[in-house]
Amino acid sequence: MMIEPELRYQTMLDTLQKNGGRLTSHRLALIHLLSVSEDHPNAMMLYQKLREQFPTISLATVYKTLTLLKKEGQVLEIDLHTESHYDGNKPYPHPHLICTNCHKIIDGDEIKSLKNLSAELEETFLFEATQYQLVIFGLCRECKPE
Amino acid sequence: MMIEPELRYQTMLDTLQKNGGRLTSHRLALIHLLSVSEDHPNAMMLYQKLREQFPTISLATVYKTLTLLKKEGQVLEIDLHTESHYDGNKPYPHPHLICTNCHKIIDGDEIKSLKNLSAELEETFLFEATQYQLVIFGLCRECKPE
DNA sequence: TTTTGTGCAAATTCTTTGCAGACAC
DNA sequence: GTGTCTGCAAAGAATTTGCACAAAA
Repeated sequence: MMIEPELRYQTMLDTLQKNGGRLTSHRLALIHLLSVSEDHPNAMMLYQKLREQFPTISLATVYKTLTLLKKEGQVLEIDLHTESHYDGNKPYPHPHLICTNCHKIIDGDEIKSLKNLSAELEETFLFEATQYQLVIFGLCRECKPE
Repeated sequence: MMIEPELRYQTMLDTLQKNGGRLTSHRLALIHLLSVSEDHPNAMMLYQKLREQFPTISLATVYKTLTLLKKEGQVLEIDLHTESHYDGNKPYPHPHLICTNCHKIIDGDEIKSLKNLSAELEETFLFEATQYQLVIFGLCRECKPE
């Protein structure tokens, strides 16, 4: 479930502008694409999609813009084994469920089991958690037998 | 806390041999190093350490052996942003706490908050979890102010 | 006009691969 | 002896960087 793509689009744009960034057509398109993407695309997927509308856009520009948006806290980078995927809808840390069969990436916020995690880390390990990355592999409801 | 390095050493060796792998001096040394390493080394760290004793060892051999041990379930690969670290002591999935100040990697098994995770995923998302990767960033007890 | 963004190609970094010679069994 | 392992160098893949040109403000 994606929360208000238009609001995300505006917020990303506003943040970029507020920080003195320029609103080029390529950036507008990438930000828009991020705001409506539910499938956690990687840089190549974004690049290929954008190229349909902007045949001259370069992969480097996609990366540079993603780096900028990450720094502004407007995009979450999901580190997978050899590549990164990006979430522009929920730019805050949250779990992801990855189906090992169909390779879908499902948002797993709302997980109650994690609610107490940072308090427990503080208590048990005296560890002050600021960020986390949780990727869970398995079979999604469509790929699960029966 | 590391659990019985000698046992791990023997188990890794036995598994390798059982699967028809050859016990070369380089492999013995790497497996031994993994069994006594508490600091979750990466391939380069292992390579540099091994080179003190075996100046001719190559990084490729380190990678090839790690790949083999991973396939045999004797080493856990920890995916970090641009590189992998390895755990030969606890080759099963478990959380890691990474200090953003001193870059220490702390084992975080024993976390109670996760005990119910896979049952909850099954219930809430109909997702059948088989594996996970959890990395938590923050400040360790030594680096935390006061 | 001035500063920032862009495309291109080259560079980086981690990891894998191909192959001829070396070694375990 | 035979099949596997090794080192080397080259290849791969994702990402970053340098630079001259282009475009936003």
